[in-house]
Amino acid sequence: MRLSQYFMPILKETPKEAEIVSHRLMLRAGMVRQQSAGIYSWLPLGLRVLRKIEEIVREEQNRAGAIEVLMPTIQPADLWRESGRYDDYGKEMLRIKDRQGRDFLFGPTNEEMITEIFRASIRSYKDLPLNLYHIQWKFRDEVRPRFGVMRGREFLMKDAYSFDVDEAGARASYNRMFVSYLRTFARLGLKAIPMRADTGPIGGDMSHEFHILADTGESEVFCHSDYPDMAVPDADIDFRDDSTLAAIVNQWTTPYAATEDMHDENEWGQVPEANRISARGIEAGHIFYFGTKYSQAMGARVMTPDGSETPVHMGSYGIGPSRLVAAIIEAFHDDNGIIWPKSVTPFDVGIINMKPGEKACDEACEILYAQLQGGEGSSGLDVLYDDRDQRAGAKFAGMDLIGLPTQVVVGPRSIKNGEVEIKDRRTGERVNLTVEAALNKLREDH
RNA sequence: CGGAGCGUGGCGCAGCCUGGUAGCGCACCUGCAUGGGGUGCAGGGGGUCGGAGGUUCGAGUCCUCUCGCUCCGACCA
Repeated sequence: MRLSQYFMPILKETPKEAEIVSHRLMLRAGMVRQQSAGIYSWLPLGLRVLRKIEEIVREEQNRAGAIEVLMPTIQPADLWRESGRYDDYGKEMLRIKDRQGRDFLFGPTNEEMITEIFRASIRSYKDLPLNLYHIQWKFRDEVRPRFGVMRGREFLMKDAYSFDVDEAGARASYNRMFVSYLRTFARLGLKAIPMRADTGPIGGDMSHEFHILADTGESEVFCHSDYPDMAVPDADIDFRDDSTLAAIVNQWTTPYAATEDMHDENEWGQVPEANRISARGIEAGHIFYFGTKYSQAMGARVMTPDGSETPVHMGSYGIGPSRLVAAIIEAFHDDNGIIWPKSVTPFDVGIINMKPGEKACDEACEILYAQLQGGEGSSGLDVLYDDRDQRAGAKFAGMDLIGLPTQVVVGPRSIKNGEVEIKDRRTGERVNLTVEAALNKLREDH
């Protein structure tokens, strides 16, 4: 993408409503624009990051055996009357009437609808386990939206729903999602810690919130210092191997980790003082088992091997990609701006042409730009080429602000020797290389 | 929903107390110069001062109502 032809409205000054760093940087980098309290438009740069996160989430859900569907944002109220939640959900649910005066709502979550889909088609334990997910916009009319997309009213959520014939099966499904989440967050460059969470009326030990430690987190969390360095399963993990998954989950749930709600001073006291981490956390994911709560109320039953009929056991598993954009920025930034992990960067490489119009600079840039992107059908890099006729300082500042991990600087001074400069956004290190050597290095690095 | 605060050009703000021609910085446009970390000079365009009503000869400024937004608390991916 040539910056001169792109839409990336970066701001020099910080809009005053933005309080936390991720919100400030997202506005300044032109990633989003607020349209109303807690409601945002995603501008090109922000959308690219959102899509990358979404794709990683999708790949890891698929790897774990979940199957993608897409349910609507608008749901009929009658479904929610069946489960009893139409009245229970309260003002957080945005209620809408259509032209016939029928009641609808903008979905805050999809348990009812997925249960309806399930009961319409599945009759036998032989079709289980089943895990269906979608990535769709949700609306919760929060009392107090804040912190930009971190707590918006409209937000993108991946929500998966598992169906099993009994609790043992549900536990296996739960473990698959647990491990899938470990992998997902690791791929996003984040260290997420699974914390015991409230299971509500079901009880038991099957609910975890995945928290990212950050000063701006909204929750107070307590965990063992072993967590941040624990090894995450590789991509070749076998998601059909229930016992291996159970062992991993066991390993990841043994050290102490709890949010404020579930915090137990007695157990906490048994953690050696040097190993206690008491910090703020951003809730990036939440998984739980809720048994037959909806299947019972909505008549989602299957036949068991012994010929009896039983309500299906369900769990749900949420990750918020839009919130994760902000969470990643909270975790990766410096005074100059964002520093994207390579897996989610909106562009892999930024090329800065120090002096557009000067032949040697233009030529070197065009070669780099074309070669790095590769030809049609090639899996080349995403490249942002700053070809604008603008003072160099502004270009550097802008490129740092938007946080591309690798920048290539092409200027008259070094191109005289046939060289360009490659800069690492994270370390600030710069090396001079010939155009050819630079191409090779960049291809290798990505 | 309780408490606090803010709405003046795209962004950041001053002006309001004490009513009298709507201002500054950034951004934007034109020209010249400049070119290795938010460039200099000169010229220029853009604002129903959130909205409605009122007081007044006259309202950005005073009064009433209203809408929007932000922050702090209780709730949530």
